[in-house]
Amino acid sequence: MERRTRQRDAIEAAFSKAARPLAVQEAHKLAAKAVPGLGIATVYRNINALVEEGVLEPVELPGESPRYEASGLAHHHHFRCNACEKVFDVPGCPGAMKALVPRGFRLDSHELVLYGRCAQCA
Amino acid sequence: MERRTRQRDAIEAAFSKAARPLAVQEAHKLAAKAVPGLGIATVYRNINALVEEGVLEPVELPGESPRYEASGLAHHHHFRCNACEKVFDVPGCPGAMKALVPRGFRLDSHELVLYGRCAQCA
DNA sequence: ATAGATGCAAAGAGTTTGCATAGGT
DNA sequence: ACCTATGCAAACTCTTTGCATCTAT
Repeated sequence: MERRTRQRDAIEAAFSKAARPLAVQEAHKLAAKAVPGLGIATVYRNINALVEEGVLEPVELPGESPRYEASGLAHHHHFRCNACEKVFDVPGCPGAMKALVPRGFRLDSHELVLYGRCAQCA
Repeated sequence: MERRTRQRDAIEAAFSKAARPLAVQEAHKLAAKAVPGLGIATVYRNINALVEEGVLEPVELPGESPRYEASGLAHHHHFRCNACEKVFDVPGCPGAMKALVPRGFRLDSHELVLYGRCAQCA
């Protein structure tokens, strides 16, 4: 079974406090404040374990390494700030995807990413 | 200045004939039919050169290595078949993106990816 | 003949894995 | 005391780069 370690707690806490998708490096940096010397491999292992357990979900953006956020959130999309490179959740969906699909194709899901400036950087 | 080599011609031809975004490996496989022994490094170098020249544009999908397609196409999005993993262009756009953007954020652009089965795999 | 392009192999960058040890239970 | 989780370093994968050779001009 899993053990409560300082490292694991710090990594989980980083995601809870951030309340937005975090990249592995971001999580490492945040968690290392609580646990100096925290190894990057430990962050990878714990994130992968948390994804296995269904606690976290990967958030993949085009051309970037994956970020992770709490799983089970309602259908939503993501906004990436082109200045600070942070990613934020965006509730809602434009819908009307089916109209775009070519004849004979079957639509199962979709991903939408918005790009611009966040409130702090605008 | 650039030279016309068999390799470069074969790589350009692969993109022209495909008429859809190709991954580096796909382009290599296709071009190698015309030029056996074609090195993967040559494919990378030529694709990067073609992007520099503005002939090709990268098409990045979440969590995948980049594909490339002819540049200068009208605003469109992409459909990825979950079975054969090919990517197709999809004309049109649902619009209504601005309604999703949080207050204070500035929207500059967006990317939409549809997932499902293509006509051949459906 | 000259200089850019190619192919191979080595170098990088990011992620994963093996192993001895630290540390939860 | 046991046995999982950690940290380090080596292994992997994908892409880029160095270098000798080839080849288009």
